[in-house]
Amino acid sequence: MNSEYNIPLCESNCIHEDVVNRVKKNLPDDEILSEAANFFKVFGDKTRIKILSALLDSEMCVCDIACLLDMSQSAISHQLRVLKSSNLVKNRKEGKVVYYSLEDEHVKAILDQGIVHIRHKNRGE
Amino acid sequence: MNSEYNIPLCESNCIHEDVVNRVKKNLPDDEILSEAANFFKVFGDKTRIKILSALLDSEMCVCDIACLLDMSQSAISHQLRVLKSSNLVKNRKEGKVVYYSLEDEHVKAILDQGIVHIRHKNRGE
DNA sequence: TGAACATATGAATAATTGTTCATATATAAA
DNA sequence: TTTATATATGAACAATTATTCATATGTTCA
Repeated sequence: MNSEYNIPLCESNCIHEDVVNRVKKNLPDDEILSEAANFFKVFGDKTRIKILSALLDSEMCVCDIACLLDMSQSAISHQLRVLKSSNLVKNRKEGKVVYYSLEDEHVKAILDQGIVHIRHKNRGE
Repeated sequence: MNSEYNIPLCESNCIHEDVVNRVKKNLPDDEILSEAANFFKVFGDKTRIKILSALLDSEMCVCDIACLLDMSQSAISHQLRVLKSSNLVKNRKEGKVVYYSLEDEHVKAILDQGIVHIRHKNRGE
């Protein structure tokens, strides 16, 4: 936007400057909000949600998870890496088998909140 | 996977069948988990998180939000549509100005939980 | 040591998603 | 009724992300 001349934004005066300024002051740091978005992004994938839900029940090895979700070992392994780098799961190795389990005690709380929202929304339909 | 012959999954017997079966029984419906993933996906974008955070403070018109986030009116409008169709925001029209505000009383709870997780994670580093 | 197996990973491809651009719609004001 | 302005939207493009495929690593067992 405002590509050519780098005009100050919102040349129009449709703006409620007071509101914008106040909100801007109260808005959390850009950094925090980015991290929050990235955090939720991890939950925003069907495969990962399923993995997390499964691990809520029991620790599982990679092969078990692939079998459970009817997906390739490779796909699961890649997604577990995403979950691990977000500190949502941890793993332990037993021989050649690697068992994954939930790292974070409030994964359940977060998942539940999502489900509550859906129930709430569906009820309203 | 198993593309050519449609072999039953997990031909290998690395599997702990008992675990898989139990977990499968307890796993919420595929439908629910998909909806949950889609719900979290909405929070998984920096722009949308910022919009939600801003609306936590005050209702705002489209133009205000665009100005606040230094983004085009069009981009904001598209994202508001996503938020609206997920029942996270509602709007009211006053003349040609459309004001958006939070629809859902637990948007804040969800955002907070994300931020708590980040703080927790960062503290651990 | 060699064969079998569980998992991990890089690169390529497929799929999805966000932003931009051009333009439409709707309202207000001149 | 013309003009200006706020918002919405379809299509194209850009960017990101998930999965697959081929293969590497590391472990067990013969």
